[in-house]
Amino acid sequence: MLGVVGQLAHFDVEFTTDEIVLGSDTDPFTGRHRHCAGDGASHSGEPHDVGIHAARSKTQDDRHVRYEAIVDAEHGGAGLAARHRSVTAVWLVETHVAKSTRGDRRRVRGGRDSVASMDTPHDEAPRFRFAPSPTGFFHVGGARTALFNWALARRRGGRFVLRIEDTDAERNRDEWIDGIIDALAWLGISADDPTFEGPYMQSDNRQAHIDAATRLYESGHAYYCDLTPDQIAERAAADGGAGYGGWSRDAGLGPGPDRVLRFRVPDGTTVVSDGVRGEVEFDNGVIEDFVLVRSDGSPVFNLANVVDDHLMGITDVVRAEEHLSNTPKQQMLVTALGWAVPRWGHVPVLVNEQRKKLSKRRDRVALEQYRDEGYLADAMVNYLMTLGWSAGDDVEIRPWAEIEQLFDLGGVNLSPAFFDVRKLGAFNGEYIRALDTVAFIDAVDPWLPTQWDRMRFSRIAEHIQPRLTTLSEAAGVVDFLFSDEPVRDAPSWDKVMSADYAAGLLDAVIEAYATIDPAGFDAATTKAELERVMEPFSLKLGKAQAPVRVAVTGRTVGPPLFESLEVLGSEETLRRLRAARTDLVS
RNA sequence: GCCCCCAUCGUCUAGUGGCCUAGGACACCACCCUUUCAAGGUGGCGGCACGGGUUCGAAUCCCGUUGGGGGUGCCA
Repeated sequence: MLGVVGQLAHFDVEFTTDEIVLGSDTDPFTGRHRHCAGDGASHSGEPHDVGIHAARSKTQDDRHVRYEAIVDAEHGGAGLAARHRSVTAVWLVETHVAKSTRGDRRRVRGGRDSVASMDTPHDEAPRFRFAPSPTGFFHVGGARTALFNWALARRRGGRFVLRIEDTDAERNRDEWIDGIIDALAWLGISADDPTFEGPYMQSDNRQAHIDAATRLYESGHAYYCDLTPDQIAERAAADGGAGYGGWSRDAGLGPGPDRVLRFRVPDGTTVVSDGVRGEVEFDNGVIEDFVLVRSDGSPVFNLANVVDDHLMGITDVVRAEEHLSNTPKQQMLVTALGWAVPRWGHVPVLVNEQRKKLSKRRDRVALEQYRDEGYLADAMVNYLMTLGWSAGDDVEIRPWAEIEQLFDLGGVNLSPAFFDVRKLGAFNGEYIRALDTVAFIDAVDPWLPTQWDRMRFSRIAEHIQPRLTTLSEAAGVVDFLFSDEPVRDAPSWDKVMSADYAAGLLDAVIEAYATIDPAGFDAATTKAELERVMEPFSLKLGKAQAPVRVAVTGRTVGPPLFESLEVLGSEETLRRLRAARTDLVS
């Protein structure tokens, strides 16, 4: 049996020592001189004409030699197998993708372009989907999942289908739809892009869900059950605390009031083939006969999900890991319904500092909140993509166009990732600094008080740009340029103005600045004048500027002082200096 | 309880049996630059959870333990 996974495949070849000579120089695949069995060091080399890029011996004993090879898709696994047969009589070729171990997954990673593509029946353009349930805000974890799907859909020339899972409808539909569409658009997932499709509403498919349920009942895959949750709990307790336990399985009940429809879970095992985690095996015996239709006639998530995906022609389901345990149920439903099983891909969840799944109750998870605080969409997107995924190199900050080309499920990590706002902030600062000044001014604008003079702000903009982590901090940094009076920070004042030189220096500065022609009151001049008058004080510029800074801005920290003075102007600067000098006396 | 997944610096990650004395980024510390604070530059601190195997050789493969996460609904 041979399975080729994508363009590149790794697989083991086992053969007996009867067929090759141990220690020989002959490559068993090509007949050329190549590796010695057991010669693990010589695993690099030129591609071979049958498409073997590399082969290396893995283990050996006196009966078997195991080879691992990377094969070119052009020549195909089948061709290779044929070649084997022509060379020797008995070959045992097998893929590694047998169990859900990390190692197995790793071996399929070479197949970056089309994970498991030759094993699946979907030849047409892949259709991905993003299926959020409307909660009133957009979860950052959902954002990442959406981005993953978007990247995949774009690169593989497929579609990104948006479906809103609104089964428990309470709020206003249009409101959710707009919120979700807006959030996606902010991330760069535009409903106007040809890759985008939807939104569809799960609730619109209700009849199809019911029809599927009926089909399942009629075909014997589902049965009615009249037990209430309380009764189940009672029986389970009496029985030793199992679960539902299939009580009504063979009761032969028909439809009726207060009856739920349950899926008859078949015996055996269900193997979920996952593009991120390899193959995951579930023993059906541990899966209860789950409910498909509630006693009020409404379809349940697992059913609705499967039906919707089928209706929408979804070929690839990429979602958070919390759904992995549901997947065998969904796969059984798909199979019972006679539909094609999609390719699954379960990406790890995002967690908080306590390593718990990000929750809206405890954690700051609303994408909108980050947007409102002045995180740039590009920074957020870039950061989100580094959580649980890397391109395999040392680069973290890279444009979306590149990410889109590089992203693949095989590169996704298996463990939960901590959503670290500090690192997000570092990314954001990076992106803010990368903006040209005009773009920066444009970007901060929404965070500036409307009455502020934009011209005035633009004169100081380049100086605050490298100092920001978020755009919302901008106003607080330069507020002294727009207010009548600086807001005096008491600790700053006390610390700086208590210096014995403060009063004398202020006097000297006031005198010097008063003689500067207001038209020539620029950064260079004010700096030069301060440097001149501070000489008798034997101070460094850093010390000498402190009283001036506090007098004019109210604080010890802020944008470069002389540039600030220039923007503030001669008159206002002098007024503030004099006011401070006066207050210093009392 | 049962099922599933996972395990490299504090955090996000690189790592696909020898290129590993384990690399990068964030954070932290120091120094340089400097007009405060940033930014920038240089350097530093810091990790393969543990125990067994397999192998000439293990962060890497196997088993176990421990730890973490997710699921186990007439939620999605």
